[in-house]
Amino acid sequence: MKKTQAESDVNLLRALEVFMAVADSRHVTAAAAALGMTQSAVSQQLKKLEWALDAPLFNRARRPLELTHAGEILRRRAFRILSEVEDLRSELRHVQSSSIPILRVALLASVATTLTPGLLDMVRGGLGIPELSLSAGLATDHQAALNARSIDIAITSDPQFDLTDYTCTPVLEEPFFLVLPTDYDGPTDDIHALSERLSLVRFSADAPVGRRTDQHLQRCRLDLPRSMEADRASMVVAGVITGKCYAILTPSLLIDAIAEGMALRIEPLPFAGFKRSIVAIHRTGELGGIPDQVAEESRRLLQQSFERLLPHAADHVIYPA
Amino acid sequence: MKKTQAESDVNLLRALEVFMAVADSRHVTAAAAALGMTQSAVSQQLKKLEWALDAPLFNRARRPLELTHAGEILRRRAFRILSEVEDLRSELRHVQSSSIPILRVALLASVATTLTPGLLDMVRGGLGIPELSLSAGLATDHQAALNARSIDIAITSDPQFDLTDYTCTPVLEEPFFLVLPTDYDGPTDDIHALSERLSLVRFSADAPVGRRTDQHLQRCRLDLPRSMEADRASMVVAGVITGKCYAILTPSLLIDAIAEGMALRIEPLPFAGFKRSIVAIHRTGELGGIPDQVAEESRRLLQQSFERLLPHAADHVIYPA
DNA sequence: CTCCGACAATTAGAAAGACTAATGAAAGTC
DNA sequence: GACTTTCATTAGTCTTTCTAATTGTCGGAG
Repeated sequence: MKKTQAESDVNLLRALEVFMAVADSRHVTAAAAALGMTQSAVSQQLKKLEWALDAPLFNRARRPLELTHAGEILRRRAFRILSEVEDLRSELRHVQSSSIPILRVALLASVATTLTPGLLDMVRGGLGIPELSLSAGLATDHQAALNARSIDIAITSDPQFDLTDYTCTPVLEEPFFLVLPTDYDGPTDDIHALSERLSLVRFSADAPVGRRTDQHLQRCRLDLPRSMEADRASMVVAGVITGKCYAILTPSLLIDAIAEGMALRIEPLPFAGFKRSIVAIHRTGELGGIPDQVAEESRRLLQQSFERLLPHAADHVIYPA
Repeated sequence: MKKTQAESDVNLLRALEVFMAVADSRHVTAAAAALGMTQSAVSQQLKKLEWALDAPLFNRARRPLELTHAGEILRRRAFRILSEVEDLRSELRHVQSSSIPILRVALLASVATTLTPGLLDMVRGGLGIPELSLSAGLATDHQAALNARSIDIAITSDPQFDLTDYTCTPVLEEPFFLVLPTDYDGPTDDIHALSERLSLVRFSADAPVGRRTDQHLQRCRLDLPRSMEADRASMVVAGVITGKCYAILTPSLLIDAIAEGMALRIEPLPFAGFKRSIVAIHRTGELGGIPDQVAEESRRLLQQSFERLLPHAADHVIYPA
């Protein structure tokens, strides 16, 4: 067989990897260094690719290398192709060892950082599972992930979905608090009076907590002036830090956002009983005792963090048996 | 450079083409005929692919060849990959001011917390815009949000999408660093030696940074042992804090994750030039000078944070004019 | 059960590809 | 216009991938 068909005579994947490195850095030499190969090899790969595609990819006449139109197109497509390949590799890594050598846990964004070191220690130490995959995310995503079997356990909040086939272990219940700048010296027992002086930083309605808060305020017929909305706790708290805003948050949202020495005051809400629960969910009957251990360890880690960082608020959190 | 590159060097695309032919006909010989090559070559490609993926693809014990579980998975993914490549070929063939009531800004998750107070101050003070909507999120979501006009400006990273109709202002360029526990006393200039002592905490491939890192390691033919993956920086860093892991992160990812006094060491990567850029994107011609001001303020805020929290690493960040 | 035919795995050697090192030719800098 | 930086080119080495020929194995017919 002669095999004159020169087009396929190029390792396209390798060529695309090299091309992307060059497109990223806009320098052949820099790309070569990043790839751990010589400038010559990169140059040759580029040339071969251009020849195979029959189109120039860079404008060599300018020194910070410039992508041509064809180059731009290739860049977008190459990214997708390499992503697909990456997905393939990752899926096969997880499949090829299908006997739970990896435990996949989705965490409510607000507790993710707090729980990570403890869970990693537990999984590698006590449970002897070699690999752990943690993902943060909104509570709404957790349902889909559980259904798609792309996670094994979800530590999440107020599941609004069908729990048939799933087991739900309570972790804790926490009330919402008023979060104020320390230098605020007005009333804290009347939210309207408070609103005269500060404006509310809200969670946007994309996040389930934001939605819950909005609905609660609505139920209470509170139409508060708004100045800013954000979709993560640290941003909401950052708004309060400016001194001109206040927020409504729970302890777990707070510990995700605050650092030692932040100028914050935490007060009870003027309206009582507004709280949320955190639970651990897993497919019933799978994984043996692991989910319960994870839930219990999560509870312990959170309780510990609350007492250290939020001594006042910690008392109001409820831990089920 | 010694480069033990014999390991993962398979022409994956070719291997997938061959694999698909065999999967279609369920016969090695028939596939070979269809591909215009010898049965031997096909057989060798298959063997190599199975070895590279570390999973059997066919059940050889039955004569009309039968796909294994891994084989079924590969078949689906391979189809998508080859389709993407086909699309690439086909496409390339054809080649030869302040009167806004609310400003909506999407921020790369890693810089969201850092930028929030400064942007809020700027918008309410200097620009006189009454309301600000901030959202964090993955870089991939920003494109959709811009297209859907649900945000006005995106502070994001390495946009892989079509920038026609959009203006892209560079904010900064930051290299990736090695992040280690302080008590690690082994070598930091050889990633393989390092991998003997610590295991890599990765960003999962859901996050664009994770994808970028994975692809870079792949490009360099580095197949590092993995112990944990997570999808936000604070969780990755929390893994390093346990003392048994290391990570590969940029300054902006770090400042999102670290707190004062964390036991971390930050060292340059053994391979040079792996970095990412942060840019501000907005629809061309809209919003007047606001996007540039936002970009500039973002650059200033980030630079300030880097110098305060990461004095070592800060020098390596590049701020375009 | 055994033998046979069809098919797949192996081996060795040739052709092609991918890399390094060294050199030559531009572009950008002063 | 000389100097520096950066990319292209060339030659040579090593690796990969192919063909050709051979050996090994599955599965059905007698």
